[in-house]
Amino acid sequence: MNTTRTLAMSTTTKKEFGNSKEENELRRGPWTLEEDSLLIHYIARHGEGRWNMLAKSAGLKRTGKSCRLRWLNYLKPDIKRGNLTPQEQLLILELHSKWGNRWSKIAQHLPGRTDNEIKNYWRTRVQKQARQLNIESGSKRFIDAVKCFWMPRLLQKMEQNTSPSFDNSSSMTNMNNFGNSIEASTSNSFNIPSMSPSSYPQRGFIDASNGNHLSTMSTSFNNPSLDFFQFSQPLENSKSAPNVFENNFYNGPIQDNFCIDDTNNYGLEGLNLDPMSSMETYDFSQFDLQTTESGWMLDNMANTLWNMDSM
DNA sequence: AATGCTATCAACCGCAGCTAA
DNA sequence: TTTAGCTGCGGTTGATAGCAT
Repeated sequence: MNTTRTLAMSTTTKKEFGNSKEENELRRGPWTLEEDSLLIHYIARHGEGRWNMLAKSAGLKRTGKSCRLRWLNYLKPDIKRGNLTPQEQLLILELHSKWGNRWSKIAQHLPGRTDNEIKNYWRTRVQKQARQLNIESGSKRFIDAVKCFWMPRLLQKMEQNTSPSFDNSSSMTNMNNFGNSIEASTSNSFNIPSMSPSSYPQRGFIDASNGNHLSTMSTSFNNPSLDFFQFSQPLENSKSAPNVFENNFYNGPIQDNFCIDDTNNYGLEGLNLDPMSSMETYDFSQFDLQTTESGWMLDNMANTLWNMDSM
């Protein structure tokens, strides 16, 4: 969202507040640069809080509520703007699977991101995918789809982004605002092996006919865009090291064993972000698909969720 | 170029919880 | 204990940019 658009006052708003009588009334709608300036300078001098009094004292013809919202969602210096990184998206998916629509709680674990932003992200992008899949966004099936297709993809993107050729300019310039945890994570703790999609010798798919394991590639997965859905080795030979996916794919309640350190404020450092081990160790037999529609579901989910790339 | 449609996101609304009087 | 005011949260709306036709 660009600033000019945000700060530009709509025609209706101008009309609504144009005459002198209404100038004494509370303003609504988009904030002007002058209002922003008033709010910023007042808070710089007096601090935030006591919003109703602040609004009056600062000379703003706004409700305290409006001032608070404007400050917290837009003007506060540490607000991070721009697209959510794959790391952040992954964290949102995980925390939402744990807490549901507790946006403010989720936002507390994404420094610089607001509950409003996360809520918008969820509603406009995540729920859109659910609609395209024709499934309830909060349903177990959708969560399954997200975990089986979307999260591995995000992990792969994260891996790509940490490769030497990664162009950091595409991510937020104030990524450092993420704080120490993200800096430490990207440099040390993510433990993402360097690998290219072509390094996966074997593709796999969920064989829903027996409800269990990988077989050779089905034609429905011959889409090159589905490279994220590849495996370096058969599941039978998979490593058993605990990781985020192994722990989280319906081996029990998410809150019981998901790979985020409850004692450690849910920072990204709590996630095992090794995409290789994630894909190797997931037991697809737990994926809750109806056998009769499994082919369609897999195709549909994979294709649809792949398109989340654009998100 | 004009029009319609979709996606995005800032801002608003209603409600619930908290606190001080 | 009650009540009024404040704050924060989650759901929803509306403006607008961008894309498609």
